[in-house]
Amino acid sequence: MRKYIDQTRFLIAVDCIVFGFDGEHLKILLIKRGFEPEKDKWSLMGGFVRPEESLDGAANRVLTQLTGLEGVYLEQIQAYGDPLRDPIERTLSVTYFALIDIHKYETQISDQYHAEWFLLKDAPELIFDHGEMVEAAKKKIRYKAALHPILFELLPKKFTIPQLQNLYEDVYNTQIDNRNFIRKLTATKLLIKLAEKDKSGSKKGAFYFKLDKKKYKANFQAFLNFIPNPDKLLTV
Amino acid sequence: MRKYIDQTRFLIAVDCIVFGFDGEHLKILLIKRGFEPEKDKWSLMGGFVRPEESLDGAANRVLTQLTGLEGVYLEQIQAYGDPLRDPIERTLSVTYFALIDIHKYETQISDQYHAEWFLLKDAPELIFDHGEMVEAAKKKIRYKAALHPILFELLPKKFTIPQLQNLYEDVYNTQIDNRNFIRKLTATKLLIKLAEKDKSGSKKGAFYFKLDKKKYKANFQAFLNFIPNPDKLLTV
DNA sequence: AATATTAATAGTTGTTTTGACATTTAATAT
DNA sequence: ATATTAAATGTCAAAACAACTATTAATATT
Repeated sequence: MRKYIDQTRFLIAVDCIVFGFDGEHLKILLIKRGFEPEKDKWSLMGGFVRPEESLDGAANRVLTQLTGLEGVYLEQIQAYGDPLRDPIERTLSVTYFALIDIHKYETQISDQYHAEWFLLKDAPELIFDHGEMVEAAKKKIRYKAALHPILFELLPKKFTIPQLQNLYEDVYNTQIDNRNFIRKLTATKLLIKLAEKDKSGSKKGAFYFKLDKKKYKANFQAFLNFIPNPDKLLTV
Repeated sequence: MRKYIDQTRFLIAVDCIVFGFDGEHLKILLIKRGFEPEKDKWSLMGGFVRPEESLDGAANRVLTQLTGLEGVYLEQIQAYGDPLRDPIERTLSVTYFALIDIHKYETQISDQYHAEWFLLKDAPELIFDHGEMVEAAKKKIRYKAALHPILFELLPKKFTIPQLQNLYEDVYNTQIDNRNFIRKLTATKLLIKLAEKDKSGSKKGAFYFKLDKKKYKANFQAFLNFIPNPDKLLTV
């Protein structure tokens, strides 16, 4: 199957930036690298692409290995191709970010990889260019979440408004007025209020909500600015 | 330099989606493929990544080969990794879009590649998954241009407001009210009015403008929506 | 029974942004 | 002098927005 002659072939890897949310803060899942070089240093979860799998396939495989989860929200970020980025051998890495419900993860076991959740703020130094990759991933979810409702992917099926607001506040490192927040939220019509309350966080308790999946999928597009009515246009 | 054992290596290519603007419509630069398979079919300009160059380096090299231009606006879009996307041999392709001033190009010669500008609307069918790549590139520039002033990269140093408006109208396939357009444009403070006029398009002539480069670079970030004052936040 | 705590709601206000809309002006050709 | 053509300009009302005050709800603590 080698038919293009005189060309060099390279290793191709995928690396996953896995985000979770504990109700208070954004977290990232890291593993202790199990082999040399940089053995026992913290690293993203990754793996080499195999001959018969696509990039998305490889990313999903790696993620399932690490978390036991399937059907996770996963999105390609970009390819890193500096010739020297891996000191052992030139390897192209395609990064993905994953948004998972951290509670689903906790029931899984992955001691095998020495995986650990870190607060995004005080994550340890990472091998190779993984630190740079994480920075790019943070930028990307900020960018995307400002226009699309992806952050719901980090929450459990049932969640409360204060949780959701904490999430937005943590992602954007800001304080949000909760009346204005609720007003905008209501306008999206994406939430369905449940009868049940979460009483763990307060005496009064906060009502649980769930996503209206249909509207979530239908309204995943959003509006933009320079252009009048850009939301109409972007879906074209 | 092969040290990761038992792993498969792959060809890596870059493919460039080159956009230009003729004053009326968005155009795309395509080439006639010079070798089998699919010889003489229309294709994106691409090339294999060499051992010592980065992805960006490869994309720039390919682009310079095709256009003679250097320092062009070039941005990575995404990696395509379907195992069967190239029938000859599995090849990963990393796509880039380029925005060039079509007039700078026209002085160049690239008969060697049988390159040709096509109106985006009636571009021919392309080989492999290149058609899909072009669609993704169109989406990406629409998305990005709604938030960032990248479309200026398509214009010559001196340009007129009607040209600029044509460009936006063509990219978004819409009509824009020209008073509102100018108002928003003025608000960006990105333009500097010149004394000279372009009289080719009308009797009255339209004033030329140029970009305020400093402000262009400084204000490349933009605003978003769900979050109050998101422009402040995104630059953090 | 009073108090403290967090969630939830109502709604006001002033500002900014938006979309819709029609006329005048400048340069040239006739 | 007049006609022609595209460029340039201003106003208004509605909507969206951020900032803010006040109150009610439900419970646990004392």
